[in-house]
Amino acid sequence: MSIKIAIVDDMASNRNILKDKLLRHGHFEVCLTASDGKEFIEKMKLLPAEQLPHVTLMDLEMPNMDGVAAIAAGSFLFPSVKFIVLTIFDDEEKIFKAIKAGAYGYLLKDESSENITDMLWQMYETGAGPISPGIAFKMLQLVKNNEPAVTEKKEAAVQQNFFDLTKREKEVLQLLVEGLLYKEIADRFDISANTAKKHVMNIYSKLHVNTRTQALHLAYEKGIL
Amino acid sequence: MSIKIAIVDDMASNRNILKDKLLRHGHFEVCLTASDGKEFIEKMKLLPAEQLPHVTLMDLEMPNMDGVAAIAAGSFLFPSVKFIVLTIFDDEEKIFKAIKAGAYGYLLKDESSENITDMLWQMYETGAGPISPGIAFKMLQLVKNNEPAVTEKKEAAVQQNFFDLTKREKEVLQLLVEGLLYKEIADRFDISANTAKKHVMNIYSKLHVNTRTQALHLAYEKGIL
DNA sequence: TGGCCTCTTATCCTAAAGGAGTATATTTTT
DNA sequence: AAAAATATACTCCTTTAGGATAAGAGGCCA
Repeated sequence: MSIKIAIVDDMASNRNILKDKLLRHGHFEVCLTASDGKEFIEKMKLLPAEQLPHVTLMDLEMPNMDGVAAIAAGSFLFPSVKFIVLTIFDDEEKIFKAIKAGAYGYLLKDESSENITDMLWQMYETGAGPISPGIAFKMLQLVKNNEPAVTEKKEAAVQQNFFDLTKREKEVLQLLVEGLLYKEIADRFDISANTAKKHVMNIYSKLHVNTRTQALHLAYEKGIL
Repeated sequence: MSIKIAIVDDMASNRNILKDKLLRHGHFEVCLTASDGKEFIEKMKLLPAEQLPHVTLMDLEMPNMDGVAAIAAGSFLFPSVKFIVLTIFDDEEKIFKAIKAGAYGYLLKDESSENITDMLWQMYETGAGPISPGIAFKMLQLVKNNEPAVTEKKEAAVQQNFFDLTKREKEVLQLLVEGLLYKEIADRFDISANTAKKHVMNIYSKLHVNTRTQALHLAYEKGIL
């Protein structure tokens, strides 16, 4: 049995090249092509259930209805269809939106055609959506950085007063937070340990604390750092 | 110039096979091996900066100190080192924890050795962390499902494990963060200051730090608190 | 020029933290 | 019941941190 594929791309040449490659592989069958999201949805609605594609390769930037919208609508209307993004864009914004819309995989167009057909075939064998390596790494970073509400606090305070710390004091505070001793701070700035200590004492008095840990706690809580 | 690699795995045979493969490639040099996280951190601390590995391949399930904790501590103590998970586990829980701990890539052991060395080499060329296809797809699902409900629950779980702190140690760490003295911590729990201090020393040894500020910094950075 | 701020250095002293042990009771696990 | 982990408490010792205070060098500004 062959895998039915739909191709959605506004460039006719892209559609044709891709179609050729898929057909040459032998296990794929291209059952639908469209030049934008709107056309894709309309054509899909006319297909009887048994002729629906198993997989849809979706470009992102297209006229009328872009890929993200088409995936959102398509994955709702045709839950059995797996949507794979196939695009030149690799910015986190688009990746995130596409995944949220319901994308099952995300491939970059600079993959070789062989890679693309291979990865699609592997999806059939393993069930895991195909993802280009560079995209995978950006997804890792998305997972890592999805700390909600932290960012706002930081940006808010960063632009503000910093408790009237001088430039030097801010630099010293930064190192203080990293756990350095007076001596080590002094070495970093090429000043004496006494001076480093004096700066720290001045910081304490401005923050109204009297130990490193309190200063650190305050700095983190108020988002100074 | 060759890429310096560290290998951390509790099975000697795994270490040796991997080492062989890496050396055969020609561009890699294995500068450190360890059988668990604790041994790894201790050996790393003895290395001069210019002999630190560029990349560390880290198994996850190990005695003494597991891979996630080792990555958390290691990425804190040695920010220049990229930590790549190399394991047989592919459950979302472990993937998520490892990424949060600071993993730069995530490879499965059922990749062929050629694939592993190839992907490491590609990391050197592109800068993107290597990720096995199956893992990439699970990361996609993590991104897709990161509605607060799922994410926060998992982050909560992360907070509890990480460094194998006991209940008491976590309580003490909490007060440590708030800037309390040994004496004050002792009063809160109605124990002696000596005991409070003992707990703190045990915490340091588990986090592999040796001052309050370092402990605090690590705690904040790795989301223990 | 004189006042103000920042950065710098210093000393003396006390309080607290950190390192390395030892030891014992209490849980928890096996 | 035995073994292991945890919580408790202590000592001796060294290093660091924190408080108070003084003061010179340089920039900036009215």
